[in-house]
Amino acid sequence: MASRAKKRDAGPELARVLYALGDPIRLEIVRQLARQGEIPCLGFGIDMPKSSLSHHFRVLREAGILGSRAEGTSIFNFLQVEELERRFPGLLPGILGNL
Amino acid sequence: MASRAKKRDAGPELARVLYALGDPIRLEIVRQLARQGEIPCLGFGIDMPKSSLSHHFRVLREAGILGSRAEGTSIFNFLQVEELERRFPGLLPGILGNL
DNA sequence: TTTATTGTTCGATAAAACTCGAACCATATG
DNA sequence: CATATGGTTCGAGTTTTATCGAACAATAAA
Repeated sequence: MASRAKKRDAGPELARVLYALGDPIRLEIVRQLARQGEIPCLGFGIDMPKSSLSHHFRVLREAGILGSRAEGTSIFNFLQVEELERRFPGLLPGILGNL
Repeated sequence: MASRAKKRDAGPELARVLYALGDPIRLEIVRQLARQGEIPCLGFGIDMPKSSLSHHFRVLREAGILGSRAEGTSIFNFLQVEELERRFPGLLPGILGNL
């Protein structure tokens, strides 16, 4: 076996992404980002303490769904569209199409 | 408000489906069903007690992802492809394509 | 420098989910 | 009838997650 060392068990990685998206609040975050581009953490209009929001952003970032960019005192979040499309082709469109 | 009473918040329903799929074991179940059609509960080769397996099947069924058909003493599971496609167009293909 | 604004991180607590054995229920088969 | 097969359900124990307040850090503005 020569030309195969990658293509490993894709299950866990995909499961992690789906798990991260399997929450109404996090799905709402993704929904707004898909429509409005970049949004700072406290700009989603979600009524919830900062620490709770921060938790959800972390889950989404660690799953590779969100990226963030610091500007001033704000942290702008954005969907990592290209990277996700590369990792899981067709997945994101299939989800965003139902938001 | 006349012509709108449905089309409610699609978030929770979608989140439930994604949550159900956000687990390696359940994703493996879906993967096998996508390839082999109908499989009885104990036919997935997953090393786990029946009660634990039953739990995962319940999660998948209650999310509307799996259907089941009793035959003899067995219960055959299958993906509810059409129903899922109707509820969330393009979602299932986007996921199965990465399994 | 002081004061806001925008977050993160750290416990602690509460709620959910996973796992497992045991009991149970059909449907078969001997 | 007795026994095996294939699953579900229940209850308990364990592990994860979610939520929140409090403390902290960095940048901006007064």
